Amino acid sequence: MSLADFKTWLPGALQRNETIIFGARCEIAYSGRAESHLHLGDRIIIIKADKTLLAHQPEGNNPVNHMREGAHHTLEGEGPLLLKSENPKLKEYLYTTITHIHFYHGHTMEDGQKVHTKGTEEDMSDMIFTNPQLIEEGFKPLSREEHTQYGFIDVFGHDKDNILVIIECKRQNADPKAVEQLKRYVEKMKLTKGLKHIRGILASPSISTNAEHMLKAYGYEWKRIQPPNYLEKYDKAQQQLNNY
Amino acid sequence: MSLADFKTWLPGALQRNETIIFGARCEIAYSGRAESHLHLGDRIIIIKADKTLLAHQPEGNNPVNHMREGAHHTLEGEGPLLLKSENPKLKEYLYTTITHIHFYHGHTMEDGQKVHTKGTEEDMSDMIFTNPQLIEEGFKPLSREEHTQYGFIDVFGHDKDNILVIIECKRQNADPKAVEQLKRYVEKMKLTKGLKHIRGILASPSISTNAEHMLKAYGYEWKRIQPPNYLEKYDKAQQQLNNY
DNA sequence: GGGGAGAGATGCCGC
DNA sequence: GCGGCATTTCTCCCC
Repeated sequence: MSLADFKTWLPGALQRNETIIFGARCEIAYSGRAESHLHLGDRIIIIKADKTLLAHQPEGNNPVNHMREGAHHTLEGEGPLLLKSENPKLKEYLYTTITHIHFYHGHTMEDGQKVHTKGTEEDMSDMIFTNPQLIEEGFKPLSREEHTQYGFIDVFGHDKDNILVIIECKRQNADPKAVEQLKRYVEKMKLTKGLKHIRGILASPSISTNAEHMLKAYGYEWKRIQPPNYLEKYDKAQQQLNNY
Repeated sequence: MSLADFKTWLPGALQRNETIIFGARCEIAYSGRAESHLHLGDRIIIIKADKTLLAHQPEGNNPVNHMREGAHHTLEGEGPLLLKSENPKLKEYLYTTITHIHFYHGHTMEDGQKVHTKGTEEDMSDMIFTNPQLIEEGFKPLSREEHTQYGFIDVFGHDKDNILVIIECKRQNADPKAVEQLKRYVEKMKLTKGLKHIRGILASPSISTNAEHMLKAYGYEWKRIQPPNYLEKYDKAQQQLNNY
């Protein structure tokens, strides 16, 4: 597979909005939010139907460079090829100097599916809203995941003594930032409603040491809640982890 | 390209630690830190030399699923193929049910290069440390990017009147979270050192409206600092953006 | 080497 | 376009 073949082929594939993949020995320079440079090596480059570009090294999770949807790709030169990927709107520019093409492939792909994820923070607040006794007996939720004038609050409602309760959910270990977040909501709602007593509850499967200290210092509470729909095996591991 | 061909080919390519790429119509289920399911559609799947797996849809920046380095991949079945990708150590499991193979390719790739990036938050604190007059005349930095007992503080030092100064850097627009972060450091250091006056300074190219209000309410200051090494054109855009 | 904790970066969603 | 929040995160430090 020669550089010349590739140069002849690419423009058509781009125009047909194919999903394009090629392996190349190349050098990559990027300018935009930051600047980066990567010396010569073998990489995989993907250009998707929406003109997203991804450059991957042969190891590691993350792309070493990427351009977002809507970039414009052009090929110049003969000796080494220069692939210019430009997104003037985002002020991003990626220049790939290609010395060898290992393989290339284009295919029209169809995929209208969206991934459905379970066990998210949203699922947690849904679960609490539907099963308020998970928090405590007598808890009556009023609102869930709403942009109130006090901010975006996961769940809030009244306890059995009609005291206002604000709940912040975290699907993993709760850290000091979560406590700050809870505090911000409680303080703001106290101020706005002119109330002295509002209970703040942090709901999560576990909590970090510092977060627990802060929580106590502020006079808030913690309630252990497992995010719903976890795998059987994952649940068990979590339960063992948290049985202290 | 038949499923049978692919089934015969894949194990060898995996064993040779090739970088493997194929296009497939498939269904994907993931369990691990969360759970997800994706119905039948066309995707690109990459398995790297280190056994990282990436599954990409024909549009969008991000992989719809991924497995980290060291996963174990096996292929089962005939009709639809089942690709099992398992990482028991991380308790992650990905099952890909493949009904069609559009193309496949494997290649041994060499790339020892590392990307070099400029314009990060660390570069900013370096710059301030080296050029303290960027903050103000007479500022004397003491420490840079240290995990102090008060947390991870970007820069701290004394002003010309020998008042302690804590600086938090953000390479982009500073938001309310940045203010909370600064506040946490200042409050904690006040408490520990028994000091009444510590100045808190937020250094960033710009600041959000809410963050600025919070900053004033807390009695802290903002200093406009451009992260170093940005592109000429990017700098200009930022300056125009911030000239109000 | 594994686990925990804090901070950062990016994407998404709603206004 | 901006603000606000979540995350299959990252990294470092500690045991």
